[in-house]
Amino acid sequence: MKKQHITIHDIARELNVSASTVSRALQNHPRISQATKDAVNKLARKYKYQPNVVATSLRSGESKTVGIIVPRINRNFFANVIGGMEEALTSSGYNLMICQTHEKIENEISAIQTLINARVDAILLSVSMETTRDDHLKMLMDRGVRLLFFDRIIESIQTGSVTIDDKLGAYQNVKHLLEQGYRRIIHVAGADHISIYKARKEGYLMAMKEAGIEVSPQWILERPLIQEGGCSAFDAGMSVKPDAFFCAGDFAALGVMQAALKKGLKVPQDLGITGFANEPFTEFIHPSLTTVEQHGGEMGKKVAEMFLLCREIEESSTCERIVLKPELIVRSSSMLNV
Amino acid sequence: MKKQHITIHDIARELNVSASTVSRALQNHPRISQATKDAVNKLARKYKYQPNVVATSLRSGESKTVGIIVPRINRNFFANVIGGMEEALTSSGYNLMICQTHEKIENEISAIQTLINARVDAILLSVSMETTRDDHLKMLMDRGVRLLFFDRIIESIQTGSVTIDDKLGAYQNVKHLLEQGYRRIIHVAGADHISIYKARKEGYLMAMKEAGIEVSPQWILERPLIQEGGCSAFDAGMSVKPDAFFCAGDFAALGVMQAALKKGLKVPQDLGITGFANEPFTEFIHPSLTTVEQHGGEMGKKVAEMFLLCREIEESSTCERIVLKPELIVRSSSMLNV
DNA sequence: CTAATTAGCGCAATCGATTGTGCATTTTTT
DNA sequence: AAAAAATGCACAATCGATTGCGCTAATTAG
Repeated sequence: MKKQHITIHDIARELNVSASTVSRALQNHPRISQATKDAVNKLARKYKYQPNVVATSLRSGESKTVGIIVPRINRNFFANVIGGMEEALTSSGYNLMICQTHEKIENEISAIQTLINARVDAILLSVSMETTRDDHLKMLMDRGVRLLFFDRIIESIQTGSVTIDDKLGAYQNVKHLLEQGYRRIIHVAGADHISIYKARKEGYLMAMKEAGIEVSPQWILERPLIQEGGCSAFDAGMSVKPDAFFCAGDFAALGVMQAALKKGLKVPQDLGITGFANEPFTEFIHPSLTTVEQHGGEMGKKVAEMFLLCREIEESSTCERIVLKPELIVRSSSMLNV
Repeated sequence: MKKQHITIHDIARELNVSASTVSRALQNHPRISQATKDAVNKLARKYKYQPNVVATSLRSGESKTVGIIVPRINRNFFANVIGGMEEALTSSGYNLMICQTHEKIENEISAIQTLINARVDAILLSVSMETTRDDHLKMLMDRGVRLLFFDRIIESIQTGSVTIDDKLGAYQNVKHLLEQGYRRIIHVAGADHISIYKARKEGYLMAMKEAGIEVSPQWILERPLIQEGGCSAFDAGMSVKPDAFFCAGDFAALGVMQAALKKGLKVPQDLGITGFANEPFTEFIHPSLTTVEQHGGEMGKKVAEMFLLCREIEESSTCERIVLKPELIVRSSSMLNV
């Protein structure tokens, strides 16, 4: 009992014209008489004609779909990014096809394959933690699929990207700690091969150097940026008698905080703690967590707009590398002076 | 300099056979000689041939794509649902096309239109807050597009769905409060025309009735389920001297808690508070919030599997209504007796 | 040794929209 | 009035994969 989708052929048959005439009439082609146009449009409205985008895609080679690959969509930041992309893309008639890698390069590769098969017009990618190789990305570029990075980039691939200035964010964060009087600041870092974590470490080092504080290697603890990682970093770090922790991720900061409170330490009096990402919970925990807002929505919008622009120019070399400014959000966990 | 996608015609040309032979060889058709099959497969591997799914979709009428419409993807619950769907669908060769409504029926309608145009094989929908009409959904069914609901359903549409037993969740939640000794329990409710909020209210009423407590209409406060709604409900509710708040959403519970703490009330001693949804922050706030876990991932997986099943049977009437059991998560905000 | 199978493959249509080309009319120009 | 231009539309190819039908050659049966 399915009502079939109606096609230009259905309209053509009913009006005793050819399908090409219908097609041109709908496009307001000058070589079609007004009378025919009117008749076609009337019928199209009557039957609620909607062009079959699959057919259009096949012919044009453009799918009007953009593939998006993120580590996981249930991370607040990425969900915001996707929201921003959607805003920019749907208003230009594009659909989004979203894939998650769960931080596994294997999933990243298969997602890319899937999106290539779906003939997406571009892939917007934030690489997984495991992504150290780049051959699958090179293959993508060779195939002529437009690739743009956001948040996490692979340096060896020459293409447009939108990131935030992680180094600046970390620098501001640590500088704030220093201004509050903290000196012995431990950095709970993420995996060093991920560009963003590397940049955050550099920002930390820059702020410390500027303050004339020597950073012993023991002050930098690379951990998975989750609660357990934070706990572990706290346990390992307390031996050097730190007075603050700057964590490259909010969940790790949460872990540090929970471990510290359990030990009876007062935050921020005995220990200052800051994070990175402005996860929603950071505002609600006690004490609330100082962190860095990354403006995910704006980032998503910017990459999407970059694609819409690059699309015209066809010169992928024109795609630039946009770097957004992060925003330090100061809260209780690091506020000594009121 | 784009390397073009290679097609069966490219392979056919190189082997001096027809495209149909290549197609059949790849499908292991019995009427093709083993020698030809081997040659075709070898070349296909060599060139990493991948069938153009757009062309396949056009011919088969199936897009191998499932449309998903959620209020917003940056809500933890929905992100989990989508995660579950992805798991089930990608392993069966389906892609997901995700749209957000931002709780606006206008966006819901345009999302449906978009997905119809993309010729998705099914639409998995959680309706927006504003969705009280159902004509756009009826239109969808008339068009023969498979529609399945998850979490939020529209009763008037006869189709499969996966929801959780919101009434039971609310009942367990309130019963727990009663067991802790709370009596004058206020319910911060969501919009009554949304099935889930209605069910939660019913669960509340059931538990209260069972305990022999009469619920005055003033005890039920319909509010937007966000922090401000919670604040407002607290202000309005305190006049009836409640000893607990059961909120239909975690953010509203957070609002109540913040307002209560600001007034100097002790939670849970002076006021018990419970929420619904098990948002990530509920575990980390102080005191941690008693709430109800909805198992979003499982829900997503179940709807997806329901689609995969319905797909075979073609009888949409066989699609059932699955109701999952919620899980009460008891935390500090309601724990009087330790 | 002829007739009936069957193996192996090509042709052409199909899915729906688009577009270059061409062919009639009609209109305009000289 | 004859030539040129413009109008209005149809035909057929195209995008890539699939499939019913049919054709040829090889094989088997009778």
